[in-house]
Amino acid sequence: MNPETLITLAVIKAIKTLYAQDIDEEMVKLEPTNSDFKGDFTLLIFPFVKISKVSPEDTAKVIAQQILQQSESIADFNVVKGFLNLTLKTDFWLNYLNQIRIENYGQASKKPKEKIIIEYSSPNTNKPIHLGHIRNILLGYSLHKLLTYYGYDNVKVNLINDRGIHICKSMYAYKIFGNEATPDSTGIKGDHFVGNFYVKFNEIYQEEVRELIQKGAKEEDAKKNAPSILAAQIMLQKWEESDKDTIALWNKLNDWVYDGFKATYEKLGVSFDKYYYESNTYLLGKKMVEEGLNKNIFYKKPDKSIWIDLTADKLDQKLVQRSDGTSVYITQDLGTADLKYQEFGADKSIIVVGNEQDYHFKVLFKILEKLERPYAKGCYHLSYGMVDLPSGKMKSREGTVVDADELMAELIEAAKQKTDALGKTDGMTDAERESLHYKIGMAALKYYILKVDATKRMLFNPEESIDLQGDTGPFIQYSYARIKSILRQYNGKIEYFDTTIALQTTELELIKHIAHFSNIIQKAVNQYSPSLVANYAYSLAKIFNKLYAEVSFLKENDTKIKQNRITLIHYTATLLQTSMHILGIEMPEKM
RNA sequence: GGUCGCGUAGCUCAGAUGGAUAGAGCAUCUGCCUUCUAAGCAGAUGGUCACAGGUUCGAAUCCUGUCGCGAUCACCA
Repeated sequence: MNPETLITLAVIKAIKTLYAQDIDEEMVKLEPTNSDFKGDFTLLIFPFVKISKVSPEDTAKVIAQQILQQSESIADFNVVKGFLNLTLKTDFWLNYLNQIRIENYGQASKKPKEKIIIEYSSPNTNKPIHLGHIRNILLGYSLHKLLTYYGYDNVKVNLINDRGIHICKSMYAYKIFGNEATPDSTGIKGDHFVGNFYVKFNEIYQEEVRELIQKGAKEEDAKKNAPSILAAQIMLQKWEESDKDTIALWNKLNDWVYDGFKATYEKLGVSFDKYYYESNTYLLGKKMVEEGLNKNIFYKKPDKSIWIDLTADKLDQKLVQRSDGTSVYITQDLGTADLKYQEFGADKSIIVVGNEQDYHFKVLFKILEKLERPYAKGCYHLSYGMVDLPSGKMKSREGTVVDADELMAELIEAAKQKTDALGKTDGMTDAERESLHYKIGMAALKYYILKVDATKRMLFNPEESIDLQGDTGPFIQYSYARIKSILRQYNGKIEYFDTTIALQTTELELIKHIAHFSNIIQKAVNQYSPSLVANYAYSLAKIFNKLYAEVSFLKENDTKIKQNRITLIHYTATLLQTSMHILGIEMPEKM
């Protein structure tokens, strides 16, 4: 039984014995005792004062004595104001850790029945992946790892936005300036290759707009009538008409982009079980629009555009299909939602998208509800905050985005510089060295991003992200490597804890923190929050390092103490490994 | 303007369902390597939790208002 449950039950029983009252579990407010006070858990007494009708202090004392009589696991207590601090016996903690299996500690005791689908990354095919996408990708992947660890069946999917005016812009620019060049012929990674043409398009487009304005056109008209944008629009029409050459060009460019994305995903260490393409889902979306029209959920305006009125739900009127019959963003999302459900029948559908689209998803889910989709209630928008740079907001138009491939390369290079400078890689083979640099660089990046609460806007400071000290991924890796080094040199077996041994303060602190892990996992799962796991790993590593400075492991003469310490750090290493694995971070055995 | 979100140390962030004297890291300063990995440890400095009210035994946390910042309100995605 875990300590919280043990105490909670003891309190309920004590109240029953003392006051003949059955109380709800909710009333037992238990929290870890503040480090300034003696004790493991603190029971808040205020809720019981009404029952006892005496002062909080007296109530606490009476309850404490009753608990002490009932339970063999409680060693001691003290009362401060309305707080009852309870101390558990050390052998309780050691027995508890002996009972759990650390390799799967925190997992659901019964496999959850719910099936979950996670949609993340979901890029446009006109430009390479950048820092903002990285947050999305790391969150989605980590969520998958977290839910999988806990026991959920889940699938991860990527919805590629492969159609629309944006890709036509790249296609047009390629047609004009491409000269049959290819990523292979130029040595440029596919997504960057196509992205360059998108940039090129915008350059000539801006140029044309300037010229038109100089010739006296209004800005608005100039933007509409620039030759290049008109050409791109014609391409889009041709695409919708399935024009053979246009489709061929579209396929060619998209394939290059997919090659590029694939390389970036691999470097990031993430994967997908299934890809969806909006070019396949938008037609299904249009069918749903028809359905909604028939059911009078949508209505048609005289210009033939189709809308839904959500003002009764405190939202606006929303366009779901253009007057020319083509689909918009939300049309495609409707189709994708149906398709995902048809294929996976998931109870819960999590969509990882930035919070600038909060409104879009409110509308989307509301429409699904109105269309009486059985899965509507299970839809969840995991909304994360923007990533800012010290220079301000990232803007692709102003070229201030941080490219994912470049960023990873820089961080790995920085890891290499620092690691080699410390002489950590002496005696390693080139392959080992390279692997270590990669692991450290990626840990720095992933941890830096995932440690921040996903819902909050965050600042990405490139200089800070390559730090290897303090609250960083490499610090946790280092702590792990330290433990692994000891365990390699220890030639005995890792047994169980000897429960007869007295413990040092920091040892007990570490034990309590290990026991706390299952609560963290539970909470992280409930809140879809990998950052909780990241923060846990950091605090665990910190306590270990404190212990490392205080006591010896291999040099301890008392075999029982030594056995307990070795077992303890073995548990610690396992949880560090598990936590970081959930974040998608690899751990080096040496560093 | 309407709607949604945010505001905690110089900077970046933690602060479960309200709880004790609000915590870390970075930066600055002081110590600690002949001993299991110093990418470490110990310590110091640093706070009107944006502001003002309210709710109550108790508020960074809940409510109201004010100020500041951001997002969104497209026949873009």
